[in-house]
Amino acid sequence: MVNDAKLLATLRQHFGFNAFRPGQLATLRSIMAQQDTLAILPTGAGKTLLYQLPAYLLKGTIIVVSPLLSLMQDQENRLRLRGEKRVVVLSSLLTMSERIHVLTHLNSYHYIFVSPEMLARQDVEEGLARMKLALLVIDEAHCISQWGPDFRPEYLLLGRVIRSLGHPTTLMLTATASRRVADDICQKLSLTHVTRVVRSIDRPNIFLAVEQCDSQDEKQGQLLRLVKKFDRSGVIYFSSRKIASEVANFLANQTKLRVAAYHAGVASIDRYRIQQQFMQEKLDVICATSAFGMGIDKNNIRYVIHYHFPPSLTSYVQEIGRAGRDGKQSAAVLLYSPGDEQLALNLKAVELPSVAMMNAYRKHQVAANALGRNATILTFYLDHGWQPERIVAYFQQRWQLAQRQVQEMLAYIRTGQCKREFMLTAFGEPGKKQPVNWCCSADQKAWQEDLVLPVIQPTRFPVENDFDWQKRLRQLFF
DNA sequence: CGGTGGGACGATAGCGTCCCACCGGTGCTCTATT
Repeated sequence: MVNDAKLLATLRQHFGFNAFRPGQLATLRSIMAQQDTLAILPTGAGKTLLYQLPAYLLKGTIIVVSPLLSLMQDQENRLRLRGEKRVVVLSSLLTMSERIHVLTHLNSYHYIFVSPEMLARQDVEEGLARMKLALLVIDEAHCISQWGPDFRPEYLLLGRVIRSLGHPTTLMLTATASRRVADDICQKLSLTHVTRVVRSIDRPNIFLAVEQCDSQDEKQGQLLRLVKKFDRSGVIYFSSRKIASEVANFLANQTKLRVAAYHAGVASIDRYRIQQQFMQEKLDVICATSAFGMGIDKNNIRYVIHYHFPPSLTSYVQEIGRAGRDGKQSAAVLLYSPGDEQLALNLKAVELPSVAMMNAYRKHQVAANALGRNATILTFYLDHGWQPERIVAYFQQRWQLAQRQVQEMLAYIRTGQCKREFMLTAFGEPGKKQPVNWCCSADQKAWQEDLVLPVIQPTRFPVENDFDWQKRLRQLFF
C-alpha cells in the first residue's frame, strides 16, 4: 500500500514539486487503491501528472485513450522530453510494418497512446488483453458522453474493451462534466464503483458577459470593439468555418492584430503552425470552430468570445475555460442575436437521422448507406444488433436532449440574475459562488459604459491544504 | 431539419408566389486509385 508520504516523495523526486495541486492527491490515493476514478479537474490542474506519477509506482503498461492524434503525439513528445523512451502512439499514422512491430512487442512499452477506434479493433484489443496493465487512462473522458452517441460511436465500446482487458484500474480525466455527464460516462463504461474527484468548475478570474446584438452587422461591430479593447491573446469561437475565415480577414484588415482562422478545413500542417505561433505569441487572435481547443496549453489567453451559439452550457464552460489559466483577469463574452440558436439546432438535426428517414429505411425504401451523413453512425448501431425501432427512439431522445441543452443556454443568456450563479447552479454547485458578483448582470454599469473590467487579485494555485505532510511524517516516524 | 437566396413564372409594367438548391461542426481508420 502506497501512503501519502510516498506519493509526495515521488512527486519531489521525479517532478520537482513540493506540493500537490488541488484534487491531485485524492485522485492518486484512489488510483493507488486500485479504484476506478473519475477526476473532474479544471484546465491547468495538472492532469497528466495523475498517470505519470503512478507510472513510477506501478508495474505494467499504462494505456492512454485519447480522442485526437495531435494530443497523443503531443503527450508522446512530452514524455520523451522527460527521458521516457518506452512510449508509442498506436495509430493509423504508423506504417503497416511498424504497427505489426508494435503489436508484437506490446510488453516493451511503458506507455501506449491509442484512439478508441484503434482500441476497438479486434487485433489491438486481443493484443492488449494479453498484457499486464498498470492503468487504463481515458483522457478527455467527456467525449464518451459528448461525442460517442452521435459522432464517434467507438467511444461506446470502451466499456466492452475495459472488460476484455480484464478490468484494469481505470482513470477518467476531464475538465468539465456536470453530474449528469459524469453519471453518463460511468454508465456508458458500465463502471459501478467509481471514486469521483470533483473540483468546482468556477473560474473566479473569468468575467462573464452576454451582449445582445440586433443584427449580424452590429455583432461584427461589437466584436471589433471588444477585440480592440482587450489585451492581446484571444480566441473567438464560431459555428461556421466560412464565417470564421471571413471574420479573421475582417479583423486582420481592421486592426493591427495578427489573426488566423482555425478549423477542420485548414490543412493539418497549417493548423499545427497556427497553434505553435499562437503559443509563441506570434499570433494574437484565433478565429476558430470547435476544432480548436483540446490540449491547448496556453496560460495567458485573456478572452474567449463566442460569435455563435454554443450547443450546450457544458461546451460553453469548456471553451471559456481556456481563458485566464494564469489566474489573471480574463473575460468570456457571448454575442447573441435573437435566432442564433437555430444554427445550433440545425447542426444537431442533420447529425441525427430524421424519423422520416428511418421510416423510409425500415420500409426498405432506402438502404442504410444511402442515408448520407447519417450512414456511418446508423450502420454502426445496426452492426451492433440494434433494431431500427430502438435506433429511432434513441435518436429522438438525443434530439430532445439537444433541444433541452439549447434551452438551457438560452436561459443563461436571458437570466437577469448573476451569470456565475446560474452556471454554478446548472452544474450542481448552488451557493458556491465567490462573494463578488463578477459578471455583466451584476456589473452592468462597468461593463456597458466603458468595458473596464473590475480588478481582482490573480489567484495562485493553492497548495493542497487537506494534507499536512510534516505532521503526517511525525505521526509515522516519531 | 429549417432557413434563405435566387431564378422562373405569371399576369401586366412593379411585384407576388412558388419551388428548388444550398448550407451548417467536431475525427478516427481503411481502401483503392493516382
